Amino acid sequence: MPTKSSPHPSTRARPLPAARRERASDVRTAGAPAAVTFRPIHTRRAFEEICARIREQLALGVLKPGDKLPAERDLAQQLGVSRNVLREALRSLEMAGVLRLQKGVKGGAFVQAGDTSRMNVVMRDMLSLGTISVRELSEARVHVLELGVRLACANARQSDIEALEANVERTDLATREGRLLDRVECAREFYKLLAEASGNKVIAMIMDSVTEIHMRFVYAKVASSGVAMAGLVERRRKFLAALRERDVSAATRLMRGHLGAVQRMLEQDPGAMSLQVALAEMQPGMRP
Amino acid sequence: MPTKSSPHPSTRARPLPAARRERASDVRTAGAPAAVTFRPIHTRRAFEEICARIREQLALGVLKPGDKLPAERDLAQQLGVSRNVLREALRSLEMAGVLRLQKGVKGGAFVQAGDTSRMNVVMRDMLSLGTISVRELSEARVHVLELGVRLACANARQSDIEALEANVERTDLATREGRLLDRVECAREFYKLLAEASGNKVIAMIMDSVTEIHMRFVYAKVASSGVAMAGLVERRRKFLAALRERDVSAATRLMRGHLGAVQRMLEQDPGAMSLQVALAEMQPGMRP
DNA sequence: AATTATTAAATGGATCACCCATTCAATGGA
DNA sequence: TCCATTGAATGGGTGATCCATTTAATAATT
Repeated sequence: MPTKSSPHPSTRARPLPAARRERASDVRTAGAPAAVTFRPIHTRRAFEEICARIREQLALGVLKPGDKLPAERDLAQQLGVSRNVLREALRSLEMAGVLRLQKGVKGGAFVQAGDTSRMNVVMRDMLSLGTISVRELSEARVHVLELGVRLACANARQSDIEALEANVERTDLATREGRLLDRVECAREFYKLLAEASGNKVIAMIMDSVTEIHMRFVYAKVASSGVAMAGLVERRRKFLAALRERDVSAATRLMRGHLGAVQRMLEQDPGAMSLQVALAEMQPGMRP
Repeated sequence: MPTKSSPHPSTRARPLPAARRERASDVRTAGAPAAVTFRPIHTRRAFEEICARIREQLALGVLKPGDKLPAERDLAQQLGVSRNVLREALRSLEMAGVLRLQKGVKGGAFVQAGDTSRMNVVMRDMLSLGTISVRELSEARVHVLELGVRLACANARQSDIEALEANVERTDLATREGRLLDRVECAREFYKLLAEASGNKVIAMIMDSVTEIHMRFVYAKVASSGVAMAGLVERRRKFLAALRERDVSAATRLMRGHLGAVQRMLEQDPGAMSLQVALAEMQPGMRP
């Protein structure tokens, strides 16, 4: 007998793994060697199961943004798992932007309103891991923004256009005062507002995800070289005029021209910046 | 004195939290009340710090797909954190598709090649949380696929087209043999192949993410009603002919028409299916 | 009575010390 | 040569314990 009070009887309650293989108990006949198809699945672990269950409750609408999950100690007991493994699941969901964990009495795990910036994280990871290339991302950006411009011409509300105009004014001010980095921040906001003007949050999310990293590069380029696009504000004004007139072809043409010019600026003297460094600095929520 | 051997001296080594507030130690002057700007940051927790550091190593190229991280016990010691909290971080990164954890000797945490399907998960979460609507997703899908078709016409290689033709043959066979659900699977594969034919992995990833959930609906619809699109194979053949001829306008027109027809099929008798159920069943890797 | 400290409880954050199951290389015998 | 056994490394998981933060209830003070 061990010295401790044998805290791990193998027969302890563990309801979770019992429900693992709902999908695996399929048509497989008695003696047949499972034909050609092998299930590529790895044994499902407790924390995956927990994540899946919570996501299921979200999908079913049982859990909605603002709702609070039971306290860790209670929920762990309900699920028949240790608090540690429950936390692994909760943390994963927090990283995924689904939950927010808050300390203190009246704290707990709260369901969050969907954070559209999670897609940016995915895009960043794909770039870090070399699954996609900068070239592909830039090319995709041109196409996605062109689509965004078309939709904005069709759907932009008056308030969207006014927000864009206000942004261009800020850009103008930053330009005249020589605040180059603020100007980059304005540009970032410009694309964000343009995405909203598309009138479709899915498209907006996609536009943001292909723009965020790009703006990082621009920021790094401007910060290191001190140079910046000439005539930016004028081009923005022209573009906004086309948008206001719902002139798709003019707006598209102007946007395409601008993106090309930015691209050329980025590509000259490429040694001055590094994908690696720009990506590595992008970890937290970037600058506010 | 507590009964145990006081295992938690407050002075224990904990190097991580010491480096927390790199950003907070900013220009704040002595007596001034921090002006207007409040840092919106919540105190960074150990597991976030660990995730950020590993992602940083990925971004810098120090860690590449296939690389193995130190064993949990070693890495925890290196970072000065407990094994549990390290695991919270590793699990989060595994959920994000960045790592794969493997048991056994010679096991460990391996950096994965980027998993483009992570974007699908984000899209699903956004839908579950009500951040985006089915209507927005459907609309976005039409636009994104139109873009995909344009790119496929421009970039599809011979092998892409052949893969699509083989897919249509399988679809034809499934249709003639009355295997409706297999036919849906073929359709899923069709869009996957079309995405690849676009020649841009970013665009392909986006196309997949807006298509996956949609195909779930189609699957549920077909499974519950037993009806399916008439003339699907013929339309696919026409589309492929246009793609082969690089006829953008014809291909676009055919795709748009098809998407509209599918949409009408889905919308008739809407009571037969439920967003909630379709989403909830989508948890694992879907059917192989 | 109003205000301000104080206290106590609930909760997430983190640690430690285990134990189990799996995997695979090394070992050794048939 | 081949196959079974063994054992160490590793991730998977548990439970007990303590810390830090937050909030509400309570007590003390003005």
